[in-house]
Amino acid sequence: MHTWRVHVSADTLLDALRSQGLRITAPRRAICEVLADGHAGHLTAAGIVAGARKRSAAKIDQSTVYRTLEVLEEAGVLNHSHLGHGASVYHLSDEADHQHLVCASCDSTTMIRQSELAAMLTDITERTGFVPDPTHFAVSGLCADCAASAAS
Amino acid sequence: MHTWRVHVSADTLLDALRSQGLRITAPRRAICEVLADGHAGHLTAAGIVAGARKRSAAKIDQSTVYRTLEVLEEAGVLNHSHLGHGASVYHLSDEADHQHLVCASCDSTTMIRQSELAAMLTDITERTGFVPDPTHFAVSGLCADCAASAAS
DNA sequence: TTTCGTGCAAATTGTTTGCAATAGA
DNA sequence: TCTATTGCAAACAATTTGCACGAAA
Repeated sequence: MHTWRVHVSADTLLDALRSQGLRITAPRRAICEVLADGHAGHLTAAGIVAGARKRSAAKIDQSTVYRTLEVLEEAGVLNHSHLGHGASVYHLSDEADHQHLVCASCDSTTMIRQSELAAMLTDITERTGFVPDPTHFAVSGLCADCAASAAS
Repeated sequence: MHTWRVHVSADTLLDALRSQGLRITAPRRAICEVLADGHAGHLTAAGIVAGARKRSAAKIDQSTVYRTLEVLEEAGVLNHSHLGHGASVYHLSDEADHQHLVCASCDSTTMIRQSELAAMLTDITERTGFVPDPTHFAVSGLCADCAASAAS
């Protein structure tokens, strides 16, 4: 039996805000729709601003987007990762169980399931007591292709 | 028999520049001295600017520091890591064989030898072909103390 | 009707760049 | 000499903040 990832809807995200006693507004609705959109993948703040503006007649400022992303993170339904020197990327907590592998050479991003890193995580904790959250930062390195060309 | 880490001197760094056909200047000398200083640890660009200015009569601009750090990285004697939202930290390649574990709660930094992560690195490469450079990014999480208080 | 949330503009932080003047090799 | 390197100032990118107005609950 397969387990299907339940697609988080905008309403689920809005409910998370409601349950914190926060208000539902047009900008927040648009932002949650962008995040819930399956095609979203890894969105930057700028991309979310653009998407939200496209989806709503209301004027939506980037500061509003950043503030909304912040409350969504506090509500526990959103995370962001640092992939490199540039902007952070945001993804639903639901989709956050992977580590980003960013190629230092070609900038491509590979993903690896967090569960596949379980051994490493346990290892770090055993040695140091530190409990890692590996999704928050990318791992830099060379992707398979670039590693191959570097070897030649 | 123990192996002692040979302390890299400013001259070693300057030699790396010389060997690239680059010129030795007062600012570069001061910057290399700051980097070679054992107390340096993990320096930010701002810290290096401050240290270099203290050590040299010459006016040293931050742009010069950034440019010098860049050539030192190109020369292979320096690396930088992203520890979080803030500034990057720089360390000699010599001292770069560790991964930073940054606590999301108290911001403390734990270090782990790269060699102790060998299993994880091999694992990632076997699964994906991706060859990680784990020193470039921090791992976020909770340090032992914060993990303990979070559990209670 | 009262806070909460917003748009706007400006400030911040970290880093990079254009350029004319300067100083290594 | 002759070009690499510099200081300066300004540009830049990502994000944050102060504030008075407007709108959810």
